[in-house]
Amino acid sequence: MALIRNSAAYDDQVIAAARMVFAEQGFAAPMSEVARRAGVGVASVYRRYPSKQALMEAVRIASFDRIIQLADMALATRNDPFSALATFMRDCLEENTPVGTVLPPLDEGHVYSEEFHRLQNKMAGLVDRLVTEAQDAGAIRKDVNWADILLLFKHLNPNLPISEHRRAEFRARYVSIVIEGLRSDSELPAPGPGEAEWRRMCDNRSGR
Amino acid sequence: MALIRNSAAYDDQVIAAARMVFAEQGFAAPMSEVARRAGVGVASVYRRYPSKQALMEAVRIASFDRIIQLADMALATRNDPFSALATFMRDCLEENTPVGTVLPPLDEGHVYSEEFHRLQNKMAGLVDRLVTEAQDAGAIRKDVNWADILLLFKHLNPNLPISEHRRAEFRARYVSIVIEGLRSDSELPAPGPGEAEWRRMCDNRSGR
DNA sequence: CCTGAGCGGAACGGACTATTCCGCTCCGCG
DNA sequence: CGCGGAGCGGAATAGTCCGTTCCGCTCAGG
Repeated sequence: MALIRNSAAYDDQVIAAARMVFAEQGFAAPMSEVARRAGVGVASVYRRYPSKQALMEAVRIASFDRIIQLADMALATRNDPFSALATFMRDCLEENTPVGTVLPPLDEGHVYSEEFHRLQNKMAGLVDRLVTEAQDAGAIRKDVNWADILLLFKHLNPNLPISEHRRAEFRARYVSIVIEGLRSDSELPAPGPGEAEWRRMCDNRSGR
Repeated sequence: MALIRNSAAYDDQVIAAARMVFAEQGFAAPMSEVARRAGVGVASVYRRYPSKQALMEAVRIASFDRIIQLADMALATRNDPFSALATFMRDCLEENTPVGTVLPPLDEGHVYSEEFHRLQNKMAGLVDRLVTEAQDAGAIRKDVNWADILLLFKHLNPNLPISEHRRAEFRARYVSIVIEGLRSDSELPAPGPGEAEWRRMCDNRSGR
């Protein structure tokens, strides 16, 4: 309810709301929902971002930013390269916000900003470092790369309608990874879903 | 183009098309697209399935059927329980059709048929057997269950907008599994995505 | 050559949403 | 203490999209 009136704080509020909404419902979510979540009127969103496309790009940029932050943090823990990577992955997936890679591309005609590409590259570079260092330490298999990691997010993270070329092909890789992961005897962080849990998700009245 | 005229073959054709279309685009895909893919008119789809809901339930049932088939096949290979499970998982994820569990629930009010529940239970039972046997053989970690496997499909498989309660919580489990999978040194089945590949997927003009 | 069952696709009606417009609120200044 | 206008929320607009229905055509069977 606090009126913010012409403040830059509006930006953060709107972007944060947009990240949440888009993460949950995909880019198809209506602007009005973003506005509602941000606690502002639709017009205020438009006042700052001239179109939905613009807002979506801003959200993607914010996501890149966040991933870069997380990668930096993970890299900063100068001990075990494997746990650095693991931490990074866990952190990313824990955010209930779409990390950049997870988002579907914008409309065909859209031209991304400089900023967008700069951050995208920076992000890729950092993830590459995390992966490479873990590989050099002999901690993880050599046949995955940074793009794999980012794509894995896409698969593990939310639920956006993404339908890209050759997805099936890559999926084969990830299934293998998952299957190998099933062999480990390390303990899992949360109790698994029960029958009832699953039924609720599959059958009816899922979480909305 | 072959005219089928009043034949039951229509059913298979329509269901197959619907499975493909819904797998690729989610339940939001228009009926006209299903019809087009099936090579028939919209009216013909409606002639057989009185509403979109009905078609969607039929598709789900067909998916359960298929999963059951695959589980049966995997179970039939009477050797290694681990590779039975692995085979099953690979098989399921290879289908470019939504396996039943992957599909989002139908509209709140929908009442599922007997058939639906019967097959759903049968499927769960089989997957449980696959998992349990692999666990008894000491091949995979004890702290996963059949629901985990089915949920994993949901995450690894296509792209439908699903937004269920507590998904984040379970995701933590799957991230751990994936991370453990990364440690293995077994070879991956396909070459990973390259920079260009990833950029295409993330930036623009993805696969449609 | 009829005839009607069965079919494809155009057309209808409704729902939904990006974007714009407008009257109201409240801050800051005189 | 009163006025002016910047800034805001939400109603209204204009267009798109899709489920479902309707209709005229086709062709197998007699």
